[in-house]
Amino acid sequence: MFYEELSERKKTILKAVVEAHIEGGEPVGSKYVVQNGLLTCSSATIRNEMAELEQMGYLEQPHTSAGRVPSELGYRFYVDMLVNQYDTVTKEVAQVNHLLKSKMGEIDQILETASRLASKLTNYTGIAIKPKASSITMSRYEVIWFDENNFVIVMITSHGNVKTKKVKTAESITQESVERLAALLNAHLCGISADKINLPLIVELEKAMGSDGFMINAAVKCIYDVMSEIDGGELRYSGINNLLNYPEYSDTRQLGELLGTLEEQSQILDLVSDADSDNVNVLIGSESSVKVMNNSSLVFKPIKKNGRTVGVIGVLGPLRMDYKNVLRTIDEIGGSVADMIGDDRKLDGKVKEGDNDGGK
Amino acid sequence: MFYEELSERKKTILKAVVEAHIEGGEPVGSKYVVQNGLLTCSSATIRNEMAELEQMGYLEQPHTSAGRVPSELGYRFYVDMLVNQYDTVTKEVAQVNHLLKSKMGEIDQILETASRLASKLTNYTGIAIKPKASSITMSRYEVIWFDENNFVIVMITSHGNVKTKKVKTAESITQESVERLAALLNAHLCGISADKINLPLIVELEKAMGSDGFMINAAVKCIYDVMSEIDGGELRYSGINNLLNYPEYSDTRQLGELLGTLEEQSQILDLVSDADSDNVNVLIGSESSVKVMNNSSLVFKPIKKNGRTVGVIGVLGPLRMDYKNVLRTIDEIGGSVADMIGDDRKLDGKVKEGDNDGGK
DNA sequence: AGTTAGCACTTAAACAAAAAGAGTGCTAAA
DNA sequence: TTTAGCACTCTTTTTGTTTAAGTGCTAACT
Repeated sequence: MFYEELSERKKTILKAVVEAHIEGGEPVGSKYVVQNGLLTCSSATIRNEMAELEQMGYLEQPHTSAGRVPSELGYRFYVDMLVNQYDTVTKEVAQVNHLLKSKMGEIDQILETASRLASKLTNYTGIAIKPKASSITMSRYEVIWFDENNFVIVMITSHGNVKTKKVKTAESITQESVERLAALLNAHLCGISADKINLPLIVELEKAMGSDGFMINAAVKCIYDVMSEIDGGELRYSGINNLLNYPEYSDTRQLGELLGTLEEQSQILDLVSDADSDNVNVLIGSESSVKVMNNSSLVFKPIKKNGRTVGVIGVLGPLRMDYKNVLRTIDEIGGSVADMIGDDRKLDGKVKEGDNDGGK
Repeated sequence: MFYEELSERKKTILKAVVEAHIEGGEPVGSKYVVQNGLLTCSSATIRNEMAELEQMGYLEQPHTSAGRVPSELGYRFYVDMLVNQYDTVTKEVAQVNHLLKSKMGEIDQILETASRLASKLTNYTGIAIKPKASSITMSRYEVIWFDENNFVIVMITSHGNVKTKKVKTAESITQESVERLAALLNAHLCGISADKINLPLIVELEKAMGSDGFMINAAVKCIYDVMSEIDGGELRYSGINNLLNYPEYSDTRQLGELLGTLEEQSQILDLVSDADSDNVNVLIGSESSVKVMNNSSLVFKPIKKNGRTVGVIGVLGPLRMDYKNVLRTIDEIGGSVADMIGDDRKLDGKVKEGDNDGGK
């Protein structure tokens, strides 16, 4: 999208209005803009320009005789302008890295910490998302004898993650039966997706296990569970209380709906699943298909690991969020997180940030 | 605590006031009480009694010429009266069990589902807590060769939970070295708590591993991490948006503080760690040490498994929450959850609800 | 002595009218 | 093309008034 249509002065005015509104939250009038410096003309001129900007759809007027407020298009112009030039002032980066490093752990944990951090640095609501994995398979199984009535299945996924599950059996089991089970699972259940696990297959496996066939049912069910569970996708958020500081959320109805949507998860999950470039994405208000977001914007960045999107971190806030700051912050945090989980090649003899993916 | 001081009529009035206030949310006047049936005297009499109840501290007046509102003591009386007699009308139990069973999985997941359920059934905010485990040890280790630069440690805790962690090494490893590592860990690191793992011990282990000593450092660090991580304690909540329906939270400041406390976690965690009977606990307003709770009540029940508290589920809501309903609901859900995770003896050949404890 | 009816009093909430303020659109002059 | 000025519009704030609810108290009643 190009904005050639806008004269240089209009751009300046629009930018001034957006920033003033972000700052103060209230409609901004012609007088304020001219006082702000930058422009060397009178308020009347500004008024004329603003009237035109309104007609073009960049500004809105809550009512006659109120100042102007940026429309969604206005915000869009603003952030598009920003992304080309936003300055990577790396002053809080130290803090970012410190906080993240001190909390290294499973990927879930990193994402959650990142979300917290995003919230803290921006004063909006931070979100962290583990996207739905389209289709996952197991690349290897290990089975551990736990006690006479329990065994543990260790599954290594095609993405190299490790999942475990304890399985309880009705009849007692032996070390030997456990080994046979492992061999069987490795022989028949590697590399196939959840929907390929059907009854005939199970029956066949049961037969192969002979008198220990009872182990199969439980084991397969549990493998199936894990496969679908990983598929799930998950959304964490933190710092909702931050939103309460912004008057646009003082209407409890709107806030309630937003919170509801957040808890539903699915909608937001779909939202970020759609748009994934490698960069920071900005969804402004009704640009997203989620109704409830009409009053809010979402800034997020996918986290890639070996080219695969393993997570999304971002920030949710009012339409008039401080995009300049937020864009920078999310980009930085995203970078740090990617650094932490992405470098599969950098070996240092230290514990690697767990790929354990631990259940939920 | 005994309430002999209260005449039968005072009790009736108090109960009527509490229930009317819970129902409507507004101060209740003498007239309303008498209209409500139950009492066969005039409003003037009620007024006298209410004045006395106020002096005794059971009721409060927002201002002269408003009706009365229960004080915290008033609520306390009410719930204490309730617990002796609340009727276990088991009508939604079916739903409870159904929902819980359909979502069986790790204990974390069960707790989260339970929290959601609690929220849905009560229309308040549901909470689920995994308490801090005081001191944990490992009872057995298994080590799995992953690839040349990675191995997986499977740890079985003293509580019978399973944790795994993938460890990356600088130098390449063999199947044989992995087996030696397992033997070593089992020989030296079973049954000892995190603080017993010190440098001399590590050095000794390194020596024992010979040329594969580099594996020790990473492995031990990771074991240590898991031990302390489990210790963490965790709080999940759901249905905060429910709170917005209650006028007491329309003051965004109060709501914000409450949300902040919820996200802090530590305070609530301490709170429920303190009081643990086997039954439903009720913390009314400032009875709890958390300042922010002045306006809210917390109803919760510990979940025990083999005598050990493995979780807490509960509900957070306004002072005037519908205790009758909530008490019953939490008791039921608590019971169902306990059934699901508690019966280590009931064998049925099905997958047991995972004890995996999956990391965060 | 306990209960009731009646009434004066208090206070918050609801309503209405008026005043203030902010900002625009438009016209006419520079 | 810009600017100054002014009338107009609409919201917000203020102020005053009314209404309604509910109490406390006194005096009569059982």
